[in-house]
Amino acid sequence: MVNDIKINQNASKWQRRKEDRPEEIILAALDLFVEKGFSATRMLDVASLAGVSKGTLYLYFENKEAIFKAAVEQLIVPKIGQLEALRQAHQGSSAELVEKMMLGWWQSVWHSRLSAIPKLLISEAGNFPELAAYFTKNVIQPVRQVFIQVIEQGIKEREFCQQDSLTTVRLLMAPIIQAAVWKYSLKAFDVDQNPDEYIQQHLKIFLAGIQLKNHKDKK
Amino acid sequence: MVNDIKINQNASKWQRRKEDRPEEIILAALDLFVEKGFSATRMLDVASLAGVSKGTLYLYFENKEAIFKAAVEQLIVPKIGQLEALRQAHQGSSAELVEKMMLGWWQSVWHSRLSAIPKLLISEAGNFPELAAYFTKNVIQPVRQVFIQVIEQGIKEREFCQQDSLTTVRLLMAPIIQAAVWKYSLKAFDVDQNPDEYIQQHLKIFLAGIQLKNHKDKK
DNA sequence: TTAATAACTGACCAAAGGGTTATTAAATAA
DNA sequence: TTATTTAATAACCCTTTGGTCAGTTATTAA
Repeated sequence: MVNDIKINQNASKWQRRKEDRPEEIILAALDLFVEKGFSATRMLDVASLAGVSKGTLYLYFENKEAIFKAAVEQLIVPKIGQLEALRQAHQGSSAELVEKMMLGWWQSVWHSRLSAIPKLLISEAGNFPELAAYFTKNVIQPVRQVFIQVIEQGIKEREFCQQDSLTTVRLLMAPIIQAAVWKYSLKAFDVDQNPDEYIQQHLKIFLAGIQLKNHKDKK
Repeated sequence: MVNDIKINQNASKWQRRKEDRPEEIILAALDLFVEKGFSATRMLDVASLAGVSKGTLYLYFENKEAIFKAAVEQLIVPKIGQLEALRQAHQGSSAELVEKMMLGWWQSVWHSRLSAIPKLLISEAGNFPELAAYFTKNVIQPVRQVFIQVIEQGIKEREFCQQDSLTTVRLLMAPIIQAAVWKYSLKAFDVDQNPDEYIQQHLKIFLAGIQLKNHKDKK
């Protein structure tokens, strides 16, 4: 409690960088959340990785949950607009649009930190219902909505066969979400898999499966 | 610390049921693991739900992890043989067999506790690599192997188009695993979905998508 | 009936970690 | 140069909880 001698020659400490701290904290936290899960991530570790002390975290965020929420808001939500833009700009068949959107999304997400979010959310939803509700409302449902419009457009133009569009979109997304979840959970214990080949084959099967021309000759 | 008077008229306490305790503890623990995840489940809660004191848990299991392992081993592994039996007994098209196997598996798993295992495993794989390795080797891969044989049979008989069978099986399973994961994570926050309709539509799209006759007229 | 055994309990301990706050030092104003 | 403000620190507090163990009671043996 009592320090007779104050030693403080460390120049990198006590740096005041109010502007950059939030971003740095968010990125550090996200890395740890991804690696260890939300509960298992210690605030002390977040602080170390962000290069600050624990107290500093609470200077910028109310608590642990707030950091996660900020991460989602800042890194994910902006991505959603891109999908909708792609949809509106598209000329051509709905199948082509589905393919373009899925591949674009895949590429921008798969190799980034974002691909860890599904596993994270799934693991922690039970303990942090507010977080899960927020994510569902602000990410999952908007993304789904964009794809629903594409599918319904395809149905209207008799390119895809008649079907429940929400279910169809869920089935379209399932393998991709599954792959992302796998990457951060059981992948290390499983046989290897080329993700590009996987998504390609999914699109091939799926699009062939929903196209009207492959169904009209059936009962 | 000092109790002058000992009151103990409670007949249901102090019951000695050495035989039944492990099973009861496992089931109680599994319910809680599913609901809260492994880390967030308190041993005290497990004890309460199992109707014993906390100390009793440590009488039958070395620690928390041992309970988890016992639960997975005891409830899942026995199920695998059924699929292979179904395959060997089958007469008819491969598509019919795929449908029969998927629906059978679905029905026996969806409404039972077993449907919670995927979410549990995914959430805890990072913290319990041994368990994840055990499960991958003894459950996932054997199940996949059965389906791979069905797909390859279909390809050989020119019912399904030529494709990588492992990838195909992964795509076949992804929506079902996804649904099970969803059920125990984000379902509460999401719009409702009839699971039977979901699996039906998946099989319809998927089977139409892999059948040779829907591809031979393409480039 | 009494003694020995073992199933069971619950108070206790120690470690961990989320969050707080008194203090320090950099930036800025006067 | 000096005073004021505020970013940043680190020691601290306090709750939670996995795990232990001395003691209690049902069961079985003698």
